[in-house]
Amino acid sequence: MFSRACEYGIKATIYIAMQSKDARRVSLKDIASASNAPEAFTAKILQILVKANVIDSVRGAAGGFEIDAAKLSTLKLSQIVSAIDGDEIYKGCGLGLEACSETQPCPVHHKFAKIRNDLRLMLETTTILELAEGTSKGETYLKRDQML
Amino acid sequence: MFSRACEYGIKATIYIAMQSKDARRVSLKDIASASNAPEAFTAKILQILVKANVIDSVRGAAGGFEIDAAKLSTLKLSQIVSAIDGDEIYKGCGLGLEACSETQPCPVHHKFAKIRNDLRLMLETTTILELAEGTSKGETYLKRDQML
DNA sequence: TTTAAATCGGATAAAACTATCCGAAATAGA
DNA sequence: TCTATTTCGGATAGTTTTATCCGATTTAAA
Repeated sequence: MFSRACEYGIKATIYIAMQSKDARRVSLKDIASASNAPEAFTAKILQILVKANVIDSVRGAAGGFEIDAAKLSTLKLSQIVSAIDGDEIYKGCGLGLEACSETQPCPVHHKFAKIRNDLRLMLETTTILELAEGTSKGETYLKRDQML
Repeated sequence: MFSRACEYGIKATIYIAMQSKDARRVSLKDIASASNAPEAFTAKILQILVKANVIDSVRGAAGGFEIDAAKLSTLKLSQIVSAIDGDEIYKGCGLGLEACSETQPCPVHHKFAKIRNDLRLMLETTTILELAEGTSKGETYLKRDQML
């Protein structure tokens, strides 16, 4: 459904949120380890998210990544997805037609309409904070061996 | 949502179905042209669908592709998708976790459950025949300039 | 039997995505 | 000021996906 880059980006942002709500700044190394993702690739994705103003970064010793409180309280899953994968998944035609629309629909247009809209709604209403809290509580997991 | 190969595969199958319900066999060239897809790439995808027994092929002069009546009456969208893209889209974790499950869910597991299930249900109940009939009636379009 | 039309199959190229490496720049703290 | 730590940015591989090319095979019809 999402690119691997987007999956890493979502996991990374959730982990940063988990720490940021307790005012802890985290390093790339911690993020990659906590989300079981390759470090160098994760670094690239974090840069995208910093530029998209989804997360914040501090350079230098004792630097790292964080999400400021104001942002954290409103940050939605959709912001990460569209920063990394774009909004093709919401808005694009199921068969990739350029001109697909209500008045000139592709064969699967109406079949997909509800699903795409549900997906869009879910992404736009789900907050990173609620996902982070679920993981903090031990209800959900960012990687397999978190249980061990 | 789907790979480009899968999009081409769906469009191609719908076009073949449109002709097969009137007992017309169609060539690769016609299929690629009607679905506005690259011919050589479409050929590869048609081979996958033939091997998966989704469509039928006849070699030699006056050959081409078709879907036999029995198959056409039961063929579902899901059969094309799983033949080309596999079933990752139904079964895979939204964050790509190997071990994601009801008892050990990833942070977005429950958020995705309904959407994924709706998608699966839609793909498994939508028939190629109904999509082909919509296009035959001029209600839906396989490519942009079909209107002209 | 020859020819033309068509699918089939393997090889290859091009593009996108995933991943790694390394030096530059910034910064806190000794 | 020096050093260690960290993000930033560009270059570069590796892998998968997308796409093309071309010869082999099959078959209907002349």
